[in-house]
Amino acid sequence: MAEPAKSSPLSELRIALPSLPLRLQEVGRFVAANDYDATTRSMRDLAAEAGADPAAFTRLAKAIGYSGWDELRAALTEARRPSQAAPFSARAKGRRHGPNADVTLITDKLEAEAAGLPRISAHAIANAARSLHDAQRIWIAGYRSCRSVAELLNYELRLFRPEQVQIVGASGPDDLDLGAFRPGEAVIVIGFMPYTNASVRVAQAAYRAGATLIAIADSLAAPMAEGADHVLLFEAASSPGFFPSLTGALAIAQSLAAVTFSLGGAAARKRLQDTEARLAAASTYVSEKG
Amino acid sequence: MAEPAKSSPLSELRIALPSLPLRLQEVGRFVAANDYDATTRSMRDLAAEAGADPAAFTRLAKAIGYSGWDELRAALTEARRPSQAAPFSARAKGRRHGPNADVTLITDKLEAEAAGLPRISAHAIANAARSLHDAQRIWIAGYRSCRSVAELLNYELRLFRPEQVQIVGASGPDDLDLGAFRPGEAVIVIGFMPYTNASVRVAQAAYRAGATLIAIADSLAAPMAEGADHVLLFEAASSPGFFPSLTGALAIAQSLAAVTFSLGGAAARKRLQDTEARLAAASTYVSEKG
DNA sequence: TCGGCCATGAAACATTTGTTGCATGAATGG
DNA sequence: CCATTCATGCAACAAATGTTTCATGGCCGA
Repeated sequence: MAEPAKSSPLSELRIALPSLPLRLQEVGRFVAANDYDATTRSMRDLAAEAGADPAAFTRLAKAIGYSGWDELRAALTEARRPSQAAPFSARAKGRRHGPNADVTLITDKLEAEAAGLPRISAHAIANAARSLHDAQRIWIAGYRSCRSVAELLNYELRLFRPEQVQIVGASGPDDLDLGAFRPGEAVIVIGFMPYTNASVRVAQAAYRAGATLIAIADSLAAPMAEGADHVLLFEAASSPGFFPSLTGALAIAQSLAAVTFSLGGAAARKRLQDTEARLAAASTYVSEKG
Repeated sequence: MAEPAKSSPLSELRIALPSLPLRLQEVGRFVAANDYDATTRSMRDLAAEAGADPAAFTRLAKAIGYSGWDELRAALTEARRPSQAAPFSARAKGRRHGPNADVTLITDKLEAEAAGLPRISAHAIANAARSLHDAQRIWIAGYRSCRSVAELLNYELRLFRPEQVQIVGASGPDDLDLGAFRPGEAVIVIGFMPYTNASVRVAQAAYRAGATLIAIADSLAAPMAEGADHVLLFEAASSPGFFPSLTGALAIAQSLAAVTFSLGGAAARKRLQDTEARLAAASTYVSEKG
């Protein structure tokens, strides 16, 4: 008899289900319907909730070809494991060559990035913006590719809070600024894997100084997220391609600036108007010929 | 220090981490980085993999306010429970005013930006990338908020073509570089309304010099698009808020770099590897082992 | 109706789990 | 410099886990 493809333990279970004793069917259906609990809670616990005997779970596992409940649960656990690899990497690898390969690459990239944006937590950004609003001074740090995000944030915030915002290391070696952090100030650190040592140092200095630390990172486990008061997550690896995507980080930065401006109220608006007037007077912009 | 929101056990862990003993920090990071295994495998098992004492896990849990490892794991398990699907639910919910107006602002902004990304023309980017691939030298210009996009592009392109890419004005006043443009070279100008005079001057200089001009702009009528060989459009004003959005421009820049790299083939890959090896040797990055 | 079979629940089992007491060694403060 | 605290690994502990055994009861064929 041909073994059905062992695609997932859940499907094996489903296939074997009809040929099982009545009680084991019950238990089997319970497992299928609560597979998350099956992987996390204990056998006895499940038995109590399912109103069945603990032994039934062991028997169920053996009935569908496992050595015991432990092995079945291990299989379920592995099946449930969050995508360890980027789901797009396969697509990127298998992408066909030819004149349209590049177009496909771009489209995939843009799609993935567009899908990632709504996953950003608006609440976390709003809370972080409140911290920025209260901060007496705002430091911004980002290295290598994240430098671009840091500079945009610096630019936008300085439009309405010019003398309270600055990039770490803007006026000398970074190390000089690290000692300048004070409680009541906010430090924003942007980074993703692989993390630069410099960014981690900034985060640690901010923490030690008692300043409010805001991390814009790709993971809660990021070094600069340790001890951070706010962590704003984006998906750097979500898009296919060779470099991680900064689109999410940039979107966060822009939202952060927008909300902080919004919180600033009339005062912020006035500062922004002043700045614009000054730029116009210096004829920075092309005059509108319409 | 103000008590931050105890949203998830991972956040509590992250916040408490820096104030913990050294060994506890180690296991704490391990838990944060492997939270799925933390919920499914046994404490001793984790200890073996983390190379730590099993007791450290119990102590870690107690150190951050739990009665023991069991309780911490239960919290992690609940936080991971899939039932809370629907990051989109926030979008569907009716928008309230008041303290949550900021959240509304952010979600609207992100939605609009996500919607704008797929409108970018992949073909135009692919064609522009081919021009970049053929160019003997690449100049990049962006001013004010567009400076951040310019620098990202500069950074990514230099990863695999270090001595052929540079920002206009990087080594002196912009005007000096304007005279250096040559046929066979490419000049990328990034800008949106209101357009800065400097960016328009760069575009005009590139045109007069016979260099390939690539404009990343918000409109075909943009001054830097006049005479451009390639115009890559993004929607700067598509999102609500006070500042125009650069997300689209950044996405274009990243795609441009990715495709150019792709066209570079084996040679580009080798250069990138060299660069990465050099960075690793300089221990720029935090070592991966946790 | 009887006898074998199997499903089923309860209890006993060995193992593994999370926890805690203790000794050691390093760091800290007077 | 010593006294003290504290972090840390080891080992023993009690509790909980998954498994197995056993007795029971229902089912079907002879």
